[in-house]
Amino acid sequence: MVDLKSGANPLFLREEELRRGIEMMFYAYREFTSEPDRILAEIGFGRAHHRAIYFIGRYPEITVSELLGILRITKQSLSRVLSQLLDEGYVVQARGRRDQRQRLLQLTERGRDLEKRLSDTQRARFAAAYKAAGAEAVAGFRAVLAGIMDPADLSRVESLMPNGGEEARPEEPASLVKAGSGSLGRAQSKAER
Amino acid sequence: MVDLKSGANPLFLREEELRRGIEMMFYAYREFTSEPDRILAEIGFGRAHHRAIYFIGRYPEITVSELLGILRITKQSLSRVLSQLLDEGYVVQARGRRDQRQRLLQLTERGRDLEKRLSDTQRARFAAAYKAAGAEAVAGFRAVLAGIMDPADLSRVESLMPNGGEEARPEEPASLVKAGSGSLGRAQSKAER
DNA sequence: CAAGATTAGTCAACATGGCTGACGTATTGC
DNA sequence: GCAATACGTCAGCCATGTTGACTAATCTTG
Repeated sequence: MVDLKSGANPLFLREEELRRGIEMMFYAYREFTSEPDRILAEIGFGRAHHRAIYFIGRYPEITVSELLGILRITKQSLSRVLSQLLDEGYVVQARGRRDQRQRLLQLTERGRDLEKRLSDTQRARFAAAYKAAGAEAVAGFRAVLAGIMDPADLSRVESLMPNGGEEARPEEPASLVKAGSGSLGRAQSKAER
Repeated sequence: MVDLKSGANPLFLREEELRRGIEMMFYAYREFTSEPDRILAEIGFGRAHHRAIYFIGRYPEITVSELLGILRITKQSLSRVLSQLLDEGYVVQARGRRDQRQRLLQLTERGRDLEKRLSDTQRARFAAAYKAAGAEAVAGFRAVLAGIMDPADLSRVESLMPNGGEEARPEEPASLVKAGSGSLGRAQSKAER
């Protein structure tokens, strides 16, 4: 094995560098979901439940549409996990005050506990990696991820930062789901098979 | 929305920082798989096919066991995609020379074309992100990912680098699949639902 | 105020890609 | 010669994505 059609020309090195990043992304993502997956499996949930719980905890009173916009899945897919979360008392919903059609989602105490349990494992992993790599590396890490992400997602992440993130953008206060990319309801992802 | 139980205490900031990294990881991963997924869908393949093609291209003459060790899935799961790739002429296998039980996998011309088509989209995305973020950021990006990954995966990635990666480790030349973590055949992942 | 748009939910059916368990067949190595 | 290994296969389950069709409540607007 280890057959590099080598020759130390710069083009090869560049390609190799890119491949390395891509592979590391694959490996790191797998690892970073592994612990939550194990916990979820114990209680009969899956990764999709984690995502819903996570973002409901992140944005209390989020509406179903907003959540769909973040997750980019169809409402039928979300419905499956959401109704389980409701049934089993991890999430509650209340009618919107301004708009009564909306269902504002929130974690219950139980939901918050599970969210914490799941996220703590990921935070611990990140905390260790951040610490080992150093503050400057963390800034670089985020800068590269920012370049990979969909800009709509990026601005959502940044809008929650107390200070607006490194490229400070004092624009819209926070709309969670940009009307621009993807609109509502119907998702286009095809992802996460 | 945007309800941060704020107060600018350092603990809150730290947690916020970690959450931000986690979310960015989620968003970036989704984005970085989106283009290959679209291409794959056109020809009736899925993400699993991409992964197999990618690593077969990466490690020509890789054995089935080694591939299983990298992907960490069961042979039954791999078999599904691998036999399609064989049937449709993207991959060929040859008996091992030393060990005739092994099937050494390789991409055909056709497989190489598809691999390139898929990976080019990801490389372009990374190249743009790297360029925008700068060389130092790239080093930080990799340092953090290295801290998140399973060390066994990390050493595999590094063993392919012409110079061995930044933390230069002149150990084993390249075993692809460390006998340590996970052994062979049976996978334990539960991941990627 | 009536019509149309939006928000949420539901039923049904399908695909992908994980998984377990149980076997079969070469081939290797002790 | 026999056990272990490498590979493959059949069968069935589960989670989570998808489409498409349709209902009900509520808002918005002409």
